[in-house]
Amino acid sequence: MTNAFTALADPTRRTIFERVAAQPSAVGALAAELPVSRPAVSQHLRVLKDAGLVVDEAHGTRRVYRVRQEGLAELRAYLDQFWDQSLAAFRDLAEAEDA
Amino acid sequence: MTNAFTALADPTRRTIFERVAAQPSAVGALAAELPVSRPAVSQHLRVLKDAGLVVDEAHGTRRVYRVRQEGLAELRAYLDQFWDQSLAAFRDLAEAEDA
DNA sequence: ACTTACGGTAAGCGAAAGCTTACATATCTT
DNA sequence: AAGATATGTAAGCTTTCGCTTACCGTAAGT
Repeated sequence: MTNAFTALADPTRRTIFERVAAQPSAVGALAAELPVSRPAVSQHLRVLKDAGLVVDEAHGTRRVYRVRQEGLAELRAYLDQFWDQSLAAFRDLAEAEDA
Repeated sequence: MTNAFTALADPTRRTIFERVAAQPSAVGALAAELPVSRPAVSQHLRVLKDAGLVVDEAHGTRRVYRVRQEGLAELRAYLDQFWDQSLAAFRDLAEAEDA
């Protein structure tokens, strides 16, 4: 799950993820809209898939990729954890300064 | 803001962020707990700062880093956007399959 | 069956990232 | 004022990353 950050770090890969989020798409369709080759897109999708951010489904000879909601949920939960932590730490700090 | 993903992609840097979230800390204190050198920690903190995920405050000769809540908020908002998008796309797909 | 379309994989190359050591800067202490 | 403490910065090296081209497998159409 923590690998999702690595997956979304690259600009091209993030763009691919955005397109897939806007509309589930096949590899070739994505590559046609991007300034990189089709194999590059394929490799990026593999990284996104390994990170649990997308899933693929065979549709004839095409492979349609779509966002995996659970991946997004896990990522958000991870961030929320730090949100709570940092708020608590800030509160502790304020209390310490009062003393 | 989108650079926050790059900032959190590296494992060492993510650990640093976790420590800072748990408790605002100075550079040396962080480096003492990590398997990398102090300059490395300093460089990582610079990346996190540029990404808007942490802020630093001078405390004497030390520099205390803490989480920047706004950075986390922006990151979560970005993810929520995809959450909504992918749900809508999924709904559209289901409707299309009915037809 | 043969051809065409679509996509994953391997090899290799240039750019970028992360680390270390060495050096520079600023603040606190005595 | 001088030394000590704490941190940022520069240079260089090694590894990783993203890209391309070439190749292979699989499913559909004729």
